[in-house]
Amino acid sequence: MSEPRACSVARTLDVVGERWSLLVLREVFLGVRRFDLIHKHTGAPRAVLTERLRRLVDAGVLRRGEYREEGRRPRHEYELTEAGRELRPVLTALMQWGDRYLAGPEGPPLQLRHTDCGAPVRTALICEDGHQLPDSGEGLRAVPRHLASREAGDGSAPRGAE
Amino acid sequence: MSEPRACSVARTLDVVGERWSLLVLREVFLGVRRFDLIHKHTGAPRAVLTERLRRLVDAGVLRRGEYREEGRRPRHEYELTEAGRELRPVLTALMQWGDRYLAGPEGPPLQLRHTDCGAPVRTALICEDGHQLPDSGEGLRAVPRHLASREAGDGSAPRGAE
DNA sequence: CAGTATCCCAAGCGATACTG
DNA sequence: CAGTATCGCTTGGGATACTG
Repeated sequence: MSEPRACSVARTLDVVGERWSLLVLREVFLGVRRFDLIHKHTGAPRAVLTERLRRLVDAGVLRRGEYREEGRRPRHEYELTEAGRELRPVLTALMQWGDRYLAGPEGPPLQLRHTDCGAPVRTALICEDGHQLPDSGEGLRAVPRHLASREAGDGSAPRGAE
Repeated sequence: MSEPRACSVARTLDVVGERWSLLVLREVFLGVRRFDLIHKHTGAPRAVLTERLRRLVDAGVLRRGEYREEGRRPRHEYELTEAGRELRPVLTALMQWGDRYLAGPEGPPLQLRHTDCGAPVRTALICEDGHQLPDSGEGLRAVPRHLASREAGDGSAPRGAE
């Protein structure tokens, strides 16, 4: 019955493939770590937010921390695990596309800068030999695993771009 | 009442923020352009697939083509527009994360290669001065637009990573 | 092929209210 | 604060069947 393609994209989407999950991560990347603030900044319904946070914690993307300041009630916060931090390119790629195709006349609401040099940062496709590819993915080719050991130039493999 | 944050991530998710939208795009990037095959490879319900294709066309990400081979019934196909092709980094970033954190023991189902040199391709964060940042986004800082003209080093701006 | 139509159930949304 | 609970409504999901 030709079940759906086995694919890392689909598996990743099982974890972060819903609107609120990604927006929650955006907030955490921006330094917002607490329930109420995430709720306010994303607009996610509280019940759904609870659900999503639980899922992200279960998936190992977020960790639930608890801390108490002197004499205060204990508080919770959500922080990124290493796996969570590695989702950064997903967020920057989404943001970059929105900046380019959906920004209003005032331009992008947020800019990413390299702390060291202050220059704008963007997502790029690079190959291990150091070549940079265009964002459109021209020159990119997808090879099924069982053929992956072959060298370049096999015209019968599915191509990544026309 | 503190409406949700204005953000390009959210705007992009209005277009491609649902599971099936991204999986449709994965297929088109892999060269699958027809309704039934996309249906089979993604597993999306036909009605939902119709809906998503319409939305992607409306958003200018896909274009609906029609062509007829000699003496055959006309066929439809979906192809990427320029805006659609520019979503490639989003897909590669999702795939890359899944390859790393969710691949089974057999490894990633699909590998991306540079056509010219055969080397594996990946998503990276780079700054305009040519520095490459770690995927975790360390050294990355998000600056609100109204402050974006300032130079680096303003500690009061929200930081991109702890 | 490329969709529409239908059915039924699960999940999401938005608002609001309550609890430790 | 950080959630749970509840409610009414809309949308999505999966299956299956039909049409030009």
